Amino acid sequence: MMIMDWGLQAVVIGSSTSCNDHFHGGNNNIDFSPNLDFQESDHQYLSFSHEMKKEFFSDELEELYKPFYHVDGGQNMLMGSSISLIPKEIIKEEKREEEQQQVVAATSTYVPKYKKRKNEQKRVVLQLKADDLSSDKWAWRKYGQKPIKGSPYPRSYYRCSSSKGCLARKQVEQSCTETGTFIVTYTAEHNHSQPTRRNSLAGTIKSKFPNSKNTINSHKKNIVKNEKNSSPHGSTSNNLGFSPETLMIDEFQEIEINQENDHEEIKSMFEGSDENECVSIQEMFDGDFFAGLEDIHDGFSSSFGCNNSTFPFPF
DNA sequence: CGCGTTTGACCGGCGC
DNA sequence: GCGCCGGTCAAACGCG
Repeated sequence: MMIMDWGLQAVVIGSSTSCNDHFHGGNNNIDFSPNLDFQESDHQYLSFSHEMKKEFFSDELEELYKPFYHVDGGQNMLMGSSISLIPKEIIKEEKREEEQQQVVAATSTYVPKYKKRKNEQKRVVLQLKADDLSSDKWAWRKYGQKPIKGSPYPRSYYRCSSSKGCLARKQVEQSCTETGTFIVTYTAEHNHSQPTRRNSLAGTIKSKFPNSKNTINSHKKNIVKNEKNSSPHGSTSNNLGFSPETLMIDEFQEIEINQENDHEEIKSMFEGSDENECVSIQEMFDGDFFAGLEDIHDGFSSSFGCNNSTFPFPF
């Protein structure tokens, strides 16, 4: 079976429009459906149709990423999107990570203060549309954000907030070529069952809109700072000026422009999200929300801001 | 008070 | 050995 050639440490990307410049800078999906016109290329993503996924994804692979997707009524989240496989070079690296991880696990139970760095963590990489991010039912707490070299967008770091001892981590960054597409990397597995509800609304970003000018000015300052020093060394500060809230603003600006305040249209974007887990649509249309947007016309193409408990885009 | 984000500082892997 | 860079820590602060 073809899937075996890719290795079990396959990286699964969920998006019908897969593209990941971090890996190859290409946007050359090969759609397997409906005529199975398969061309293998190390530099192309291989994208499966729904039917093909069922056929090609082995139980083992499914088992691998099972901890990361939401199972709802027997249908998993990923099956809702098309799934792509990352080229062989990446798989090799992931496999090496897995091997090293196994070695570590077999030889030591010591848990250092700083977790093992590169090449020692099992990883699953997904590429998701913004609305797919809302399907993540785990509770995540953001613990850092860093600009990444070569990418205009910062990467946000999340850890599982449901269980103290849970080592599950999640990194989210926006695809630099596809607006609204996010590269989500899951590291380690949850050591507990999925929470029935996510955490409270405390610390939501909603309140951070009121003084949007300040926010933007701050971002501009950061951009200048970043231009002066293109190597934002050693800081999780958002030197590129893309804070979570600005992305959220950006996204809604787009909606506003395209849909002319068509509330129904926007509402539909959030269908399927747990209504308890995101800020209500009505809340979004309250004065504060769009009042904040009016001040913002700088063309930041940016990253998503989210507290999982309050907004459907966990970034 | 608990839980969230933000962000500067720090750690350590890795390439040269 | 050095510096770059990704990942994490933790203090400060906000919100419900």
